[in-house]
Amino acid sequence: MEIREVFARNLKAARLAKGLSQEELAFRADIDRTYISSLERSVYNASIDVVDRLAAILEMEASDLLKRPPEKK
Amino acid sequence: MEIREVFARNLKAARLAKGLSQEELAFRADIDRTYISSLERSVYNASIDVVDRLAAILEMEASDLLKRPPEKK
DNA sequence: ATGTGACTCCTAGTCCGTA
DNA sequence: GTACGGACTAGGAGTCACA
Repeated sequence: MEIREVFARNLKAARLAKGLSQEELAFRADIDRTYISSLERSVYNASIDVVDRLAAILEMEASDLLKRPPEKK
Repeated sequence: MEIREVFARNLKAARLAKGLSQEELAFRADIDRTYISSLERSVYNASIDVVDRLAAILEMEASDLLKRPPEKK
């Protein structure tokens, strides 16, 4: 599983857990709405500063957004 | 503290802990040698797939390379 | 409120060299 | 073995229109 998929899932999950829309998250992180959409669809390999900015809004560590789900074998 | 500095420190520490040179790490991760050097000097915001590839060689999670050091106030 | 294509712009990332 | 520079290419950053 590619890391950007891991990030995409974690981002979406964290966003929903906060009850935020893509629009609101985008607004608060000062990132374009459609770019958030792209990230959640695993279109890009985000750079670590974008990860960090989003993590800040979601009140978590950048490292948390990259955590892989427990092994599925 | 910028996330790329956090990454730079963690990367260097992990690399030295493994007893690898920048050259060897670069070779194994299939990344340019001079780019590793740049990353350890906080020149760039690496993309998450680079972080992930390096983490794989260093036998750790990508998220571990982005962990901020405990608060210093 | 979100997905997508078609853009432009800029930096991540490569490859050469030298010290 | 590492830092650093210059010149280059690939792909991420960011916007817009439309469904």
